[in-house]
Amino acid sequence: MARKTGSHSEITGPLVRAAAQRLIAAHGFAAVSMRQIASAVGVQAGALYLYTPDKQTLLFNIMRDHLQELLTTWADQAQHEHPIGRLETFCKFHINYHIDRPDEVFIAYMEMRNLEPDNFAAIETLRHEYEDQLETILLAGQSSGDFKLPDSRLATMAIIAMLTGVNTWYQEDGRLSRQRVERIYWNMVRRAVGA
Amino acid sequence: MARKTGSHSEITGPLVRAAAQRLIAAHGFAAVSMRQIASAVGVQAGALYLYTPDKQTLLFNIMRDHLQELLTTWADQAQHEHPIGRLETFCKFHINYHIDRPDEVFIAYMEMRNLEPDNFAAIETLRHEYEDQLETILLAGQSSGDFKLPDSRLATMAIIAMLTGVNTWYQEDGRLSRQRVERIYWNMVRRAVGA
DNA sequence: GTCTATAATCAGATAGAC
DNA sequence: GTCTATCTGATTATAGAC
Repeated sequence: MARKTGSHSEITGPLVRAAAQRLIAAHGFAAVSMRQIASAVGVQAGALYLYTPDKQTLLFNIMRDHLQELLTTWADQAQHEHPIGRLETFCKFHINYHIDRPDEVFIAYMEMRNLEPDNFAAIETLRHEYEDQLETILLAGQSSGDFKLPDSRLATMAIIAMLTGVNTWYQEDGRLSRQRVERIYWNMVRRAVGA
Repeated sequence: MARKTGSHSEITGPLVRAAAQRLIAAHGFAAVSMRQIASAVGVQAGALYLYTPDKQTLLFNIMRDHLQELLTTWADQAQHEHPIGRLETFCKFHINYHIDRPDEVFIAYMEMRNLEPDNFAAIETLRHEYEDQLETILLAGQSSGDFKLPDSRLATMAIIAMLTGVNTWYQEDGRLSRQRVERIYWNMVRRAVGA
């Protein structure tokens, strides 16, 4: 193999991230070696260290960036005034956002245990912030009388688990269209919260 | 350390399984070494190979036994005649069974990707059998007019995801009692299926 | 049944050539 | 910016002593 020359940092950097995301989602962080990532990018293992100080930071950045983008994207969409409308928007947003980013979502859920303590705490805080977005909606609906829920925190966890589960079975060209999936999930959530 | 003598196969075998379960649930299959498992049991790494032909089989047996016991335990409880009663029994069974076996459940969901192809297929079949147990209930309730669901397969996946999610937050001495958790989840499921 | 020792391989990360 | 070469240490699994 001929040696590569010239500057590619603006190309290779994103490629490293993309390859790491794909491989870690498929095989797990601990099961993927730096050599595998390098091979997928088309460079040698040593070259990866130009783009990340170490393997742990690579994982942490993938998870942090995913959750931060999730939060900012939701912040842009959370405009509805009424609890029912806001809950519907949240359901459809959550489903679409997760369907579109299966690898990031999978990693953010599955690789918590491979984070070092400080990184773990930071990611847990971001995830908690997102859960609070839904709980705030449920509490507002409770106050307004739109929802009937004995425990808003349990309902928050139940709804997020239900919606995120879409990634375990949904396929883009499958039996159900994206719009149909959105609508069915929303109907189940709507009924579950007593709206 | 003095060398151990005498026969302990009936003691050590289950200890190996138990240690492997605990460690794999905590750190992930790929991240746990045979030496760590051996150390947790109190033997040397080489001795583990008296109880498993290799690391892969150890994982497979943990997952297979968990799912087989899940299926047989449910088969013993599935007595209710009416769809609503059967669904209630299923919800409470699923929640309790999962709360009681967090490690096995976690491994069965998270370590699919570390199974070799044949083992993966076998575990997937068992998981599918369990999902079919719930779908059968939903289809019966649909036919009898007790449930109103646009898609029974989606509802099956949604309900299982929602109920299994209890393991991500439930704590035995937490704010909510087990009976209360069972009842709240059942109420959300009952409303979600339109009963 | 368990140990020690070892084979063969692979890991993450770094140094220095180009 | 990337490569090659290398360091250091860990990995699964086996062989043979006891």
